[in-house]
Amino acid sequence: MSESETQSPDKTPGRIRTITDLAKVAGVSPGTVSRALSGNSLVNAKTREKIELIAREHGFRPNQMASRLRRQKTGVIGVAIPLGHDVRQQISDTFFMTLLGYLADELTEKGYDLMLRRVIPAQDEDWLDRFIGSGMVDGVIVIGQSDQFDRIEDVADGYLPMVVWGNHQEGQRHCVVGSDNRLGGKLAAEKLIASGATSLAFLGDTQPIEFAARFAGAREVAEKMGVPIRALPTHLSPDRTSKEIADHLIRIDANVDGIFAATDTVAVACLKELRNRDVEVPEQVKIVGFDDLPIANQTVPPLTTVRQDIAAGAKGLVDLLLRRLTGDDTESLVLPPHLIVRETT
Amino acid sequence: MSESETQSPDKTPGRIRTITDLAKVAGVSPGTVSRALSGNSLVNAKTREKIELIAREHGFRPNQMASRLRRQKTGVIGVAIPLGHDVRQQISDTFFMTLLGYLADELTEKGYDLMLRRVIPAQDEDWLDRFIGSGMVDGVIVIGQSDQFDRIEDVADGYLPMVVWGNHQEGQRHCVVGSDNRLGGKLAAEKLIASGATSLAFLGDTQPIEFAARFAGAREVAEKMGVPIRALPTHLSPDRTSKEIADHLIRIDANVDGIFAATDTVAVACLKELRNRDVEVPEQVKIVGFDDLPIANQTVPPLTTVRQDIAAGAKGLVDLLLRRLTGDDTESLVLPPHLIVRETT
DNA sequence: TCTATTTTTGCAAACGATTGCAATTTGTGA
DNA sequence: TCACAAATTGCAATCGTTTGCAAAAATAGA
Repeated sequence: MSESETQSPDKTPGRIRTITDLAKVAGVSPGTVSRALSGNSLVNAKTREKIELIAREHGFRPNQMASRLRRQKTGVIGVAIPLGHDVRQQISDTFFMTLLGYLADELTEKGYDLMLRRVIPAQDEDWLDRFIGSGMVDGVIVIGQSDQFDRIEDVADGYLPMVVWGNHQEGQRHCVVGSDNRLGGKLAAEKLIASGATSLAFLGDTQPIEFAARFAGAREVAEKMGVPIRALPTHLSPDRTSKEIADHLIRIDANVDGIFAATDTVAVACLKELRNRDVEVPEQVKIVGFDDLPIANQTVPPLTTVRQDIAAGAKGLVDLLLRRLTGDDTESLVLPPHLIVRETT
Repeated sequence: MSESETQSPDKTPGRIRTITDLAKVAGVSPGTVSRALSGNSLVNAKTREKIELIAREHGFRPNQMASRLRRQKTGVIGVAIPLGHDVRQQISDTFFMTLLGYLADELTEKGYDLMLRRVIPAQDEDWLDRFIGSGMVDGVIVIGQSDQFDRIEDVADGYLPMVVWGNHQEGQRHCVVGSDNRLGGKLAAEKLIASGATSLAFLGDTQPIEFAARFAGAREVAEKMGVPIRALPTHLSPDRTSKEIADHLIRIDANVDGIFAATDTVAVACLKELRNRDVEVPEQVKIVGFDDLPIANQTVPPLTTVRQDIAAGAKGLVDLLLRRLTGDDTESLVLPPHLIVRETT
């Protein structure tokens, strides 16, 4: 053996480390052991029992690396979170994290493992190709398009098993699951206006297409109803949000009586700033958020918001991906958001 | 070839799929290609350039499965989140999710991938052995001991590369990183009493050892100061918390003027219930939370709380794990929490 | 008892990359 | 120009499991 000294230090003679070791102990061939442990039916019941017993006694489990190399599939789904402009945003973003939790549940249930990778596209040109080409994953779920829409489109043509959480654009080529942000925006604006608001503002970053769509929906309704609306750019990183909102509020003062926040997080910060300035909600200013995070129900007053069904989203992502894994070229899935009326409107 | 029909359908002749394909195109041996791509110095600069060029042109990346099998290491760290009693809790638990985010950052930076697995110990006896023995990970980080303390202890003896986020017990055998919960509890109680509270209550589940330690710390201080303290068991799943807290508040009524909440999430829910009952905070009742989540700064009034340094925790977990990967039997790391005084005390 | 089947097993070739050693090429100095 | 050292490259074994095919064993049928 040419690399004998590289060998693992743990060479306890009794130790069963490979399927061949086990085969020797059981007095059969490695092939038989493999078949027995993989639940394959081509093996005598008694032989299987014996093998399983030995495996259990020695706590043996077949090496997954080897298995996966041979079978040419990994049983792992890669989940990528691209951190676009606002690097610090998503890390604490409850929405994404909750989605991730549900994804983990769904995938586990279907027998897949989840490999998480956070990428900073600005520092890593071909993060997506790298992830896909690594041979470590059977398929990829991308959480959030961020500012990577085009790169994702490029990849989508040549790589089927990929599904993306995000906004759906007419004619796009990659398969996406996400809420109908435009509709959500409409619902929000309609509610604000119906509650008596006469001048609206959208609080949030309109760069990411999800948010852009929310704003677009709201604007459509506002224009139809003859109500003015403006966008007030606001970052979503917790440390900057508050100050930016405060500045906005000072500037707009009493000119706005209906606020549509891009996310609940922004809405909560806004609520607080309004209270600091002794503005009554909803009497003087009405607010609608987006997401319906748990916190939305804990604010004072409780927040009216547009709910995204996160669990359904996760399920959709996984279902579509699994179908794509079998070769289906699936359509995108757009989920309807729902208005949850509480007490800020 | 015995399994020629099993071969990948994508057998475009020009396609470079393996290191051998690339070797053929470049007119060298596979070994040389491997060395060139792995940045190994034993290869002529010109040859390397040529190989790298071809690789780039064809978007070729070495198969990780094969590489890792051969090198006997995976470059993947497993992160397990055991979901104990309160299954639905952690999924949305901002604290754990934020920790996960930081972990992903730290690991990525050190060149490791992160494999996430959520386990329900009640349904899966030997989840930890399975994870470790899968051959898919070089090491394991367990987020939260939940009710699995003993199982983790069992495994720790035979498996070095494991680090756990949680509470440190005198004499335990597994390596843990976590806040000094007892000290945190003391800080909270001291602050409540210093602010004038004369009768304390701990709101939270005292089963998990982290929370038990927080309560124990608070009780130690309370007893020393001659202030009564009681524990009011409260679940941490968002849907149940509110109602349980409401019930508690009705029961204790005016008998308690200082509340120590097991987490900020509970504190926020509590704040809201108090407001519903028109109890003034901090005038009538003082509150201290735990964690210092972003939300703590957004409540009305802003929440006084005990901060856990999540980023430092993640860094500690990764650093210790990497040292263990090299064979070090590292000590546990206990981080000091800090009292953040805002306006609820 | 002796074929003809059906079940079980063993054999050995993959999967694709890495790496010690040996062979080859290149470069150096006399 | 030649001997010798250094730098490159090729060869082939190896990581541990899976699986098509063939051989062996068990069972059935006559």
